[in-house]
Amino acid sequence: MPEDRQLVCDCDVIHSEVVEKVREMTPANEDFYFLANFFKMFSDSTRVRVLWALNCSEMCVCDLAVLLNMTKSAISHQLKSLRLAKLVKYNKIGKVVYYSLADDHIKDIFEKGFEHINE
Amino acid sequence: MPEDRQLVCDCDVIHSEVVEKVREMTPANEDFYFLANFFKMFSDSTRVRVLWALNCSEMCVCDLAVLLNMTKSAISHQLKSLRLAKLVKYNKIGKVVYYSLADDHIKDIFEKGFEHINE
DNA sequence: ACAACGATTGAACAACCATTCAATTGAATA
DNA sequence: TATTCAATTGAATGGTTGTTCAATCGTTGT
Repeated sequence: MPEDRQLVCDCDVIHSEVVEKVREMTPANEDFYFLANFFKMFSDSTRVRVLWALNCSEMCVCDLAVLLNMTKSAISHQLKSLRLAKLVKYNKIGKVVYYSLADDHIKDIFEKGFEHINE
Repeated sequence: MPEDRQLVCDCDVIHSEVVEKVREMTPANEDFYFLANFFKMFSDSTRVRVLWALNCSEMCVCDLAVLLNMTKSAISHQLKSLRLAKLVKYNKIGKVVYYSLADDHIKDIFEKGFEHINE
């Protein structure tokens, strides 16, 4: 694809065989978009602390606000993102909404993350 | 800490025992800051595609630019972030800089991510 | 020394995002 | 039914970030 190349890159491809090989084994761009969106949920320290807390125990919005020293509103906004990403689920009992993790892989992901930063 | 509570939350703590229990088993805020910073590297689709490509094969900047259909400059900027996060390392041979993954956990993290989105 | 070329850099711009604030919803209770 | 309270919502704001563009660096070959 010489035309493509010239559109985006003003140099020769050093290893076009490598590029083609990698291109073949690469998922669709859409998959990477979803993947990035999933990891985006772990890319903010507030959200990570919420996920950690819920990994320890089911909690309501007010519990989380006190634990993390933030407003209920800020927590609720983040919980909405986590809900849309299907990382948390909720259970409303009376006026209180209890949140918990919806995905089993989250603990594994925390482990891998801490393995990296402990080096 | 009743004072703390009133500063950030205008409601009673529903389960203060739970909050205290979770607080005890929670790492320092600083750790979560680093953790979020680590996952931030996976939260952009360009960076994720770069990491995926380097997981397949060592590549130079120009290879990556052609593969991902982006400018060398954009790729180089992202590679700098990945370098600072110690996720990639490089090897300069002549004018060409070859990048490769610096962390063994990356493949595991991809796996966990794809496990989540395939549901 | 100079030209060619892969790669990096910094400034600028637009798009995105986390938090705040004020208002509102929905459920329980008096 | 009116009040209370946990939670949610939307608009506004300040800060962050990804890409572009132009200029520059560093290495090779002439």
